[in-house]
Amino acid sequence: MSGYILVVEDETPIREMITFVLEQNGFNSVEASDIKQAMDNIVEPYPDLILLDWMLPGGTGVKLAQSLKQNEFTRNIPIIMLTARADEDDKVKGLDAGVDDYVTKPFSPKELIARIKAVIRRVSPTLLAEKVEFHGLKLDPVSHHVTIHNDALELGPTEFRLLHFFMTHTERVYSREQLLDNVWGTNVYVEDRTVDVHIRRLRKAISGAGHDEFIQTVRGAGYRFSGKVKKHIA
Amino acid sequence: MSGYILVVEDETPIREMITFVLEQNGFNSVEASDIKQAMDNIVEPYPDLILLDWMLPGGTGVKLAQSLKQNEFTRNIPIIMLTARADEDDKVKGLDAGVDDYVTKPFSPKELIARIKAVIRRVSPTLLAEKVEFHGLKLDPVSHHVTIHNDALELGPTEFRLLHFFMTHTERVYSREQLLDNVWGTNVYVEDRTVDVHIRRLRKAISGAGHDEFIQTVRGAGYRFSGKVKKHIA
DNA sequence: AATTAACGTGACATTTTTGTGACAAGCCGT
DNA sequence: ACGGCTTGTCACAAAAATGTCACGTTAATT
Repeated sequence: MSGYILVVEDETPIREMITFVLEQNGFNSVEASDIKQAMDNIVEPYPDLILLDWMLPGGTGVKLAQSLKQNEFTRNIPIIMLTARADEDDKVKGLDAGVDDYVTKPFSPKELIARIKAVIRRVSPTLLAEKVEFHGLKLDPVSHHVTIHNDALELGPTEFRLLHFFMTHTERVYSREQLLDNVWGTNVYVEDRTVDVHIRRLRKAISGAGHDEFIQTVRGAGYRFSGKVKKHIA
Repeated sequence: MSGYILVVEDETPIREMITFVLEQNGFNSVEASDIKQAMDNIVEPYPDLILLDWMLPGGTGVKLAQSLKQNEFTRNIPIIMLTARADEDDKVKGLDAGVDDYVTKPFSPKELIARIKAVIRRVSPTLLAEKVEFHGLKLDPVSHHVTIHNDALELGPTEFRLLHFFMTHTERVYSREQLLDNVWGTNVYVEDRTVDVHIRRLRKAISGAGHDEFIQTVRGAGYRFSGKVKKHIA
């Protein structure tokens, strides 16, 4: 996984245990022991997920959750609350705050990982780095291998991300700006036409040995990734 | 024995007594007085066995045992719990966590050594004979011998650990930070570029006699250890 | 058919990333 | 303390990636 998980927990041993478990399961993590540290870390690049302790010194975790969920830029970050006990009231409040799930302490590492994966799967499946296949084109986010009919493709980082995005978002037109947002990232000052060039490079790489055209140009709209184009005879 | 036993015990006199006993019986040992120190030491090279105190400050030993037993990389490390008294509940919990045996304090050195040997004897078949082989490359963690097609390789300790990690984690891209975490250990202040240099040294050693390239550079992502890359001719 | 706008494409300078040799500090056994 | 070995870091070289431009092509529109 390319991003990271923010762990907000004031009890050091628990926090370190959590991060340990996360690291061992292939997640990157950043620690925060209080609200301030947490907020300091909720900046770009935003975490993919936040593990948030219910009881935090200097303010409850729920408040933080609420404020995050009400902010335009952070509301899409999934939050899992860590509650000290199975308090039904707390759970309800937590859910009201818009958190995605909660885990009651003590919890087993297995359970924690399971919950995390469940939430991520629900929110942005592509983060879990599963292999993607589409019409003989294979992309493995883990090994960074891309093959077409068992021929390896050589792609630069940006082309790789672009292809990854397309393969997980097929049969749909994306404008150049949408592609810039999704592949380059938000808040980048790049010319629209730059997309064209990378589309070109990706096409070249894919159909270098004379393969199908996966990327279609939709005039005036953008580009679409799809298997085969039916030619329409006007 | 080539490896070592990790002793996790907060009471210094007892801990030192244990390590003394261990040394007297030919075991190497590493001490940890709390969970954090313990985790710092549960990195490669992994201990051959862990003596884990039941009662630890800042978190119970059982939690650590659980997390270790549920983690892919550490679950095979045998654990012997040290319980302060013969508490049946504790024993059950400890066994539930997957620990291999437990010794109730106070115990005689003779008893401790006996238990340790018993556990190692029981688990050692998989532990001591953990040779790794990959495409003609052979690595023996016990003898620290590395050969490629029966040609011996000369590796420094770090290169050896790096290669060991790669050979047990193939076909996957690891960032420089991940490699530092896994090979150098967590919480080390080492430059990212240091990885490059060691990659370079490892490559030099492996393909010194003109062998295949095992380590691939994945630009913008890190390094990958894999058998063979099919080059695509654009 | 002419015109215009949108897209394709090759080239290029710049920036970013990685390879590589050298070097000094630390460690270890002698 | 002395030499050999390992290791982390640096500086520079090399390579790759990236964004932009200029110009050629194509497609829609008049």
